[in-house]
Order: sequence, then structure tokens, then C-alpha cells
Amino acid sequence: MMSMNSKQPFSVHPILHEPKYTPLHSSSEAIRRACLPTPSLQGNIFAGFDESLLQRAEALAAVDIVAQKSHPFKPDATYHTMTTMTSMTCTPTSSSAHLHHPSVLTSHHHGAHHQPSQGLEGDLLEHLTPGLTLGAMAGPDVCSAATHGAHAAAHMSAINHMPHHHHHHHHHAQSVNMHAHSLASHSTLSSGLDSEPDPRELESFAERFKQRRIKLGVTQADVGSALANLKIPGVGCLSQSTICRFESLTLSHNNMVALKPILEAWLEEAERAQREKMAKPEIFSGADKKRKRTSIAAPEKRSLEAYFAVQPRPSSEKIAAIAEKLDLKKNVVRVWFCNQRQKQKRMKFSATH
DNA sequence: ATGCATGAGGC
DNA sequence: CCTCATGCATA
Repeated sequence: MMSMNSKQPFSVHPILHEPKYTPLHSSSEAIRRACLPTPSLQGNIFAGFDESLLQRAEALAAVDIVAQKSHPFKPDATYHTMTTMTSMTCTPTSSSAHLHHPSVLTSHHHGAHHQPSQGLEGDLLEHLTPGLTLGAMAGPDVCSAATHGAHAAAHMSAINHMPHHHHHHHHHAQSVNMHAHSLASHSTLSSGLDSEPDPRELESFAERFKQRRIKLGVTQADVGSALANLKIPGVGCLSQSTICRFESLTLSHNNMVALKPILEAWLEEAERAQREKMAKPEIFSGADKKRKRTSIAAPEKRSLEAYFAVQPRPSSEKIAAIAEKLDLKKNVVRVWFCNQRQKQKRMKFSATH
């Protein structure tokens, strides 16, 4: 059972056979390759004058950076702050991957209630929150998911929960992080078929969605956690980030298409529940540890961009070389390139459509 | 609203 | 190791 589960139990690829616009996940790869200069030779192209390129790229961007490896230690700008805000939302969502068990997510278990913000506006929120039993509505602040967060940690043990350990290392730790990419992929075979990958439709929906969401007085974070209440198979809660990105269309097209029906369902349910009005706020509190976020300084960032311009997909060796020059951890550089590629891909898509 | 990060899957 | 979907931590 795990074998099948471990592999995207329900992923977000509702449209697997869409030749039209969307580069669905696997197809997206094809696209990316198509865009690449030379997939197979990417590493070789610069093999010969590798160093010259690096230096040139750096020179292009390093107008001001001179010191390279003069510091004894790395300017590892990772900072960890324990805001104590903790996870207000249901634990990361899906994470269906590891602990997932579709059953867990989809079936029962929702007894959890994570009350994020202060229950101040209980009544106000009460009707807002879908009768989903969970009062996953946050408070007043809009994009705060985390910022001021109250210390309410929810802890929906039911849904997903794993023992989270703590680690207080100066390195980045990856403990309580489990997310999964699982959404509704559902049958793929239904006659109706997938959604229309029409960018315009998505765009207008995103806009309408945001407006109605605000009308309901719900924050992005609220929506994210409330999603778990809609027990759509394979769908757990989502983060404020994702909801925000959906509204601002900063997700990949495929991702948008996959999320649309889910958010649409939530919206309808929320509006329906709003009339009914019913809620039972329950609060829980808890606290956890935090993760760190590396901060790449502007000069280094400029260098990275210069490197990226000449070679978006540097080899491992090159990444190591760049990392050393910039005094950054290799993994940080690698991830930066990955993220840069994703970003570039989105931009290209939106530019084309 | 975004930057950096994790992880499942796929080669 | 990459891509993709997502998320925590931040500004």
C-alpha cells in the first residue's frame, strides 16, 4: 500500500492529457527541455572555458564586489527567530507523502481544530468559517499568517501529525516540514475531463475569488486551513502563501488549474455556511521551533543572476565553484538556481499569455 | 507578497 | 540532481 501511496497519491495533475496549453507536469518537463539550449550538452558547452565564464559573469555583476574569500567565516545570513507563532494552520497540509495516508486526510479526522488567531472575533468569524467544524479562521489581519501570530498552535493530531523533533542547530534543519503535493487528480478518466486550461478563465476566477473571499472576511491563511474541512479526497489545507500565489497568479499554470476547483468548492461552501452560521471555536495552543531562512546579500544575488544569465543550469561542480566564490553554502546556491528556474518559467508563461 | 527550502517523483 | 508544488519565515 505504501508503494502506491508514496507516489503522489493524488497529485495535482488533473489534466494529464492536455495538449492544448498546459504543460502539465510531465509535459512541462518537455517544455523546459525544449527551451534549453542543449539539454545534454549543457555541461559541456562551457566545459572548456568554464572559469573564464564564471569570471566574466561575475565581472558583469560584480561591479562592486571585490572581496571574495577574505572572510574567515561565511556570511551565512541565516537567521532563526522563534516567533513562537507556530503553526496556526493545520499542520502543513497535505504531506500526504509521508504520513499521509490518503485515508487520513480524506476520511474522518477533522476533529482537529486549530484556532489560529486569538479568538477575539469569535462571533464574527463564526459564521464565516464554513461549517466545516473547524474554526479555521484567522483573525483580522490579512496576510499575517505568521507574523503576529498568536501562539495558538493547532495541532490537529488527527490529520497529519508526526512527531516533530526539535533541533537547535545552526544549520538549517528540516524537521517538521512535511508538505505534500497532493491534490486532486482524481480520475482523469472522467468524460468531462479536465478543466480548460484557459488562462483567461483562471485569471478572472482568481480575481473573483479574492474579492469574494474578502467579502467573507476571510484571510488567505484562513482559506488555506479551511480547505481541510472540505474533505475533498487528497486535499488538505494549504498555506497562506499558496492562496496568495493563486490570487496573484504566481503559480504555474498547471498548479492554478489544479487548485481552481478546490478553491471554488471552498468558496461555495463558505458562502453557504455563512448564511447558516454555525461554528464552534475551539482553541488550542502550542509552540514549536522554527526554521531558518537564508538571506543572500544583494551583491551575491547579483552575481548569481549573472551566472544564471549565462548558464541557468550549472553543473554540480560549477555550483560548488560559485558557492565558494560567493561564500555561500553549495546547497544554498543550488536551491537558488532551482528557484530561479521556476521563477523564470512562470514569467515566461505569463509573458506568453 | 516573496525569498529560500523541503520533498516526492522522475530520469 | 532536476522539476514542481508548497510551505515557513520574512519584509
